[in-house]
Amino acid sequence: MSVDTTVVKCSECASRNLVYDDNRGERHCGDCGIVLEQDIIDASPEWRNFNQEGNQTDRSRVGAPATNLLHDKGLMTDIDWQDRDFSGALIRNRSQLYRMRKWQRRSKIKGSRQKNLSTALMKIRSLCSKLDLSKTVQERAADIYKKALFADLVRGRSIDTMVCASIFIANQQLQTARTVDDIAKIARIGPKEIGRTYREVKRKLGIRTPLPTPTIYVDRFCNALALQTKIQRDAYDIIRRAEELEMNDGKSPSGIAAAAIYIASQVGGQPRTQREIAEVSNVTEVTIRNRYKQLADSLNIEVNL
DNA sequence: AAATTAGGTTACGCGAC
DNA sequence: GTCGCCAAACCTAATTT
Repeated sequence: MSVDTTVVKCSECASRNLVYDDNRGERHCGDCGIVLEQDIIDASPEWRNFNQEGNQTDRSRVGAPATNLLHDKGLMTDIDWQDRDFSGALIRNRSQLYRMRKWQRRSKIKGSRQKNLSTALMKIRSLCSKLDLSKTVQERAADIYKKALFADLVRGRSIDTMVCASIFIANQQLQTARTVDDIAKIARIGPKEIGRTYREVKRKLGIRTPLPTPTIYVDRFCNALALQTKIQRDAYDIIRRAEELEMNDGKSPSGIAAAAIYIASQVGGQPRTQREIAEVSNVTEVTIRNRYKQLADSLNIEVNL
């Protein structure tokens, strides 16, 4: 396995301050936080296996993959309370067994952290599935929660709030276009509290996230509006041209995305009303109007109604 | 459905309280 | 933890085209 070392500077901000994270197997920019390389660690199946049947088509490794979503990464084996081995015979060296249990206790229930972690991970799993978020996002959220927990940031805060904050930050990093409100609504937690918490976590842990761009919303909105991929491409194009003219700074990315989709849908012969787009994008019709007028104006696009 | 208008509300980081 | 800072961007709501 070889590590690709061709990437030497950030594609976004041209910084050379690249950070290699061994745990995640990825390289990201130390300045803007964008992930440049992923899956550097090779988790693919072994080239061949060595079982008795000589089965050469099954190249899988043994056992479930290691995951952040279980508090012991799914790799821990329990030691039974009985002083017997698997066949039921008494084990003679009881003191040794005692020592083994002691170590297991220490590693498993260190204070209350592991317990806290396992309940938090359950909540992350259930919330993420309700939010239609991929395994990748779940793993990242779990990772962030764990770091926050060991940095003592959960003390005096509810697990739920911290879970939401972790999920939101994971979203930002992986550009999955969910808002604090989306999460707050499903978790039934105040959005302000989540906002306050996720900001503190980011600051204390030194987590940086890529700047949000309108493009990350296009996919989701177009799907929700049942628009053809041609319309979607047109919307991307409009956003790209707007970015070249530096028109997007300070505006809400979802508003730009909504406006671009509106224009593309009208011009492309698959019209959607401002009302419909406002619905799926969580942006008002007024904002869509303002944005789309400005966009159509600057880009010389005719939108006839 | 879309446009217009007017007026109230938010988000941001940071320091002071 | 909250307040205040501030302007622009955003929102709500009513009304008109």
